[in-house]
Amino acid sequence: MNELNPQQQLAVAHVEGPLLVLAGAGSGKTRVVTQRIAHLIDLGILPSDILAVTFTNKAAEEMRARIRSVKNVQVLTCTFHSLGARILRESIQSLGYQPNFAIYDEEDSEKLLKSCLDELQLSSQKGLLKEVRSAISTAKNNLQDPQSLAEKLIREAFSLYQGKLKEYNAVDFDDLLYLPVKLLQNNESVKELYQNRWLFLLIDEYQDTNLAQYTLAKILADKHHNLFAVGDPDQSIYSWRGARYQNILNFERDFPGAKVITLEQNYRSTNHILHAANALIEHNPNRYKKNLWSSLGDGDKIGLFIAQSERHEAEFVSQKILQHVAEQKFPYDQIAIFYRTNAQSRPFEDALLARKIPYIMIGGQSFYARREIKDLLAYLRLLVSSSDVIAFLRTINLPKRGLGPATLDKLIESAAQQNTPILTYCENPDVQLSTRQQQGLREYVQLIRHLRTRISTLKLHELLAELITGSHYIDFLKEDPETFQDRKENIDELIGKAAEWEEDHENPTLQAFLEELSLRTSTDAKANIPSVKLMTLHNSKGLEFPLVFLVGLEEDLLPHINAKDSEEKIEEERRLCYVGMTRARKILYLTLAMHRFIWGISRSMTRSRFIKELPSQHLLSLTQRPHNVQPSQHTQFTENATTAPLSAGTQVLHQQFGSGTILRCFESSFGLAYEVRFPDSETTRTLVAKFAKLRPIS
DNA sequence: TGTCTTTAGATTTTT
DNA sequence: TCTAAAGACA
Repeated sequence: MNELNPQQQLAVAHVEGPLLVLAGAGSGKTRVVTQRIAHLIDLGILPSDILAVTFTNKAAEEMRARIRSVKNVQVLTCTFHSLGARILRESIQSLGYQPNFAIYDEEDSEKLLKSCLDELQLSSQKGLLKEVRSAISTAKNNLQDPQSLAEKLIREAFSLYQGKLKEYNAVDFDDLLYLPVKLLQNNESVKELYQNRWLFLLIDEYQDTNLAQYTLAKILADKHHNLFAVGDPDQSIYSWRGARYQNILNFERDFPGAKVITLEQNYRSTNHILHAANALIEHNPNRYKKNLWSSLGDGDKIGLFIAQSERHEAEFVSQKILQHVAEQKFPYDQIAIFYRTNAQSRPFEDALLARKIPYIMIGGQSFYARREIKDLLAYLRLLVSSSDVIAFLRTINLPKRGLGPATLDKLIESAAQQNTPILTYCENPDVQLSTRQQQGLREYVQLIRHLRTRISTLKLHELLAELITGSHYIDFLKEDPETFQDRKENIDELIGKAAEWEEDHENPTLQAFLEELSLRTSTDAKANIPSVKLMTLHNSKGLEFPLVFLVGLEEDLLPHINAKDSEEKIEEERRLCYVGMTRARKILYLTLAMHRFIWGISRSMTRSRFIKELPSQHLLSLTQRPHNVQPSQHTQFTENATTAPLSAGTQVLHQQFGSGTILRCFESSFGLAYEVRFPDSETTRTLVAKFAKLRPIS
């Protein structure tokens, strides 16, 4: 207690009633939360009476570990989505689903929705799928039923989609919030059950709750009113997922008698960093004012570097990393690189790899999103549930069993008509099938039936191995020799992970394994060696690093081009930048590139407006004078540019690529550009006229 | 039904 | 630039 400031002490000592902690960046939120739970336990409250809800799995794991290290007790800490899954596993039957329901990820639910649009004969309209998908997601996050929607097309697609989910005994991500709320709203006894199960509720990142999450929290806390919410409106960055930072501003209205505590002392960053970040966020007009201060001294100014290209930017960052490691003995794992979009990671990976700097990407393409992994998991899903049509479709032709789209349509339709789970139906189908098809289907069903008998006797990884042998999946992978080795390694890794998971869990059921995987992003932060962390700004929330590189500070990237149509979205981009800056403890670099390849074409970029919003006294320019700059491709070639226009069909000679034919001329952001086919190397390249020095062959 | 070729869309962010 | 779906054709 003595090590806490007065506001923190107040928050830690709070026991009953609603409390909102407005916790500015770096204000010691995590400590307050863990100390407060420790305090509750000291008062004799049972750990099982406490529920802590966080925004990410990672945050949940961290909180669980912290509580265990302080008090050596198990407190339930989970994300909203896993809380939803937990409630549904126990109580979904009153909504007419079976408890062994599957959880569909984005890919699965998109496939299902597509089949719905096909059925409504709407799939020809391009772009519609995405539009309907996002409309359904928004509706669920706002707790709207299909019938309540205004637009007929969306209403029908939503109805059909939701009906099929139920028929297939599956829920999508949004259902993990939407269905529990419906359940609690419509069923008094279920509501009581959960209201009495958790007497003390803690919600982290409250500014990022959407209506469904907010409602879930409100209902759960409605009996005992012991809701401890923590958040910071300046760090609300998920409005595109339906988050309403207004929830945090309305807390006192929504929870009568609520207390509010503001934490303004920052224990993380030195003052150049903190003041610059404060100045940035001040540019958001509609903001609940607060003033973060720090007693950690001025520290270093923020380094600003303007690179010629994204490669140059990555070179700079990796060089600086080596320099700091050598001079100040920063371990690699105290260093992070943040970017706006996942696509920006590539050049950094290349540069780090080239200098043998160990790194880990957080987020991005998940291990579990790989095709071969999802294939095997789909097989496993069928062991748990016979109704999972999407998993059936995914696996039925792995390897090929001669069942094409037409036949599968018939099977699925027949099964639906007879109200029979697809797998059960396939044991005895009454659809015309060729001998080959009959045999293929029989083998498939028998494989699954056989594996089911082994679930209770085999270990998880043994079951997986038997599945792989039994289905001849390896033979299927061999059909593509180019990717075979990679995919084989991934499968071995999956088997390893399954074995490991089994060791770590007391009751390692197949269903629990699948559920955890479908709710987990890729953040397997088990790094054996200290590594530099690469992640999106969204993923950086809640973390801190002594040395931070915030890269790609360019207009159209940060703020992102898609945010430019409204001031509110720009404000959210600004908060995103603020979140990134406030992760830095000691040293912060901001970088940008003058030119960047986007969709294969080089574009000129301009510096982000957010840089201009930072007071110059906190910045130190690190950009080399032009004469020191290694000539980039662009400057080098501009010197002796030849720009005489050439027309399509002209034979041309290129210094490096040899002779070729111009296929097409068009305007790029550098002016006239050509698409040229080079027969020697069998490649087609896009070349900018003024850089590429093409000579016509006469 | 299976295979090869063409084309469109993706790159905003995540559970 | 890359991938997956659609389309063409055997």
